[in-house]
Amino acid sequence: MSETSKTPRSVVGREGVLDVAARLFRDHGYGGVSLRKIAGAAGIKAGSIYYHFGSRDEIVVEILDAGIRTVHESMRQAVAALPEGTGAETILRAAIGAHLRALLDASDYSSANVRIFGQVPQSVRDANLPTRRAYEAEWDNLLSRLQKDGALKRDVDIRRLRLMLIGALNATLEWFDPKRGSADALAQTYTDVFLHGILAEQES
Amino acid sequence: MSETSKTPRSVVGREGVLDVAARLFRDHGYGGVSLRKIAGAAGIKAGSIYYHFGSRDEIVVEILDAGIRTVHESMRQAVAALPEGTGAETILRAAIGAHLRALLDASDYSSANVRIFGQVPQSVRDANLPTRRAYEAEWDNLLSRLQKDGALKRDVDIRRLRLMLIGALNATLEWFDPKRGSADALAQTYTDVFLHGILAEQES
DNA sequence: GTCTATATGGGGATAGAC
DNA sequence: GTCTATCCCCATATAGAC
Repeated sequence: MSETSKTPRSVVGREGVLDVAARLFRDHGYGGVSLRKIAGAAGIKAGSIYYHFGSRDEIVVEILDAGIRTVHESMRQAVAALPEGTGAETILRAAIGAHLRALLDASDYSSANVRIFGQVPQSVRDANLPTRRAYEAEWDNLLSRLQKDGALKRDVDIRRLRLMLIGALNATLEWFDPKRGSADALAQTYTDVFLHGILAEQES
Repeated sequence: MSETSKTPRSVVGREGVLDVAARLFRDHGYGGVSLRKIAGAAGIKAGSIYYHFGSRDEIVVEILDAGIRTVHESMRQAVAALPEGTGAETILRAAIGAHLRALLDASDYSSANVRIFGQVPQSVRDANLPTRRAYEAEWDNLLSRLQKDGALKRDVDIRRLRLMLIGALNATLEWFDPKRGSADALAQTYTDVFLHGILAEQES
């Protein structure tokens, strides 16, 4: 190692600040986290933050972007890993499971995103928009393809379906408790409901 | 009229303050609304608020409670108005429709509740809990009854089903746009998906 | 019931030492 | 790369006049 072995006594550096900030924003919301609190959790002083970032909202935008990218990548890979000719039900199960696991298990960034997006000022929302749009397009492409193949009912608007689906999945963050069941089990239940409904039998 | 005809130049009084506060909280979130802004929108000065309320959070608690009560009452009446022996599908359609209309069309209080509940301090959340629990129990009772009658699949946990359902309905607040379709139409689509799923045909 | 004035505290951000 | 010190603004809340 050409570098001297450094054992950072604090969680310093740009990345460390982002990590603790993501967790704090997820736990306490946009308005509940000050630069002083972020600095305190990272083991530095508030003024030092400005060496790494130009403003508080610059931190927030980076966290929002990283959160979406994490879920997007997770979902994209889960679907891409399936063999050719996989059925619609299996594809949707993979996509929903990946989204939910990334949100509930894997990443402080993705959960922070869902938690605070509705609380941030318009300028921050706008900065996050391109990244969001890309993920939304991924879902729209998937759902359109399945609908064109005849796997999905024809009378559902794709955009509305995507909004309903992602909205429902993200809402689980508010009540999901790992002590009551895994994210995987929840994904199973959710997929069952969305694909087949909750009625016991069909009506004419 | 024994009272002199008063044409309040400002939206004053306890109720007026609550009305404008509910709208502001819905539009800008918990952290985005100060007493000065509430007072400004109501046409009075910030200090005057304390004649009606003991603190900012006291206003918030009242708005949260009123929001739940509105949706609860709307849903309860919609179900109670159905004749004896109504089928499960019609009952659920009425309940979901009532919840969604109250949330999206009718009340600034109910939308404010959904919007800011996740942002308020724990003490405020606790104060709102009993009212929430009562509405949750209303849904659990309805769903349990339908499941016992054999109308719903047996393998779904009622609590989880209720969390998924209400969470999904409330999530529509983030993207619903009346210019793209009525709350009624959205309720139709949502009920269809939840009751029957989105797959075009059953798999063995 | 609403006003003005003010106490008190915390926030984001900047400057310059180390 | 982090510190200390500080500027300036805005927040909640209180006190007392009208």
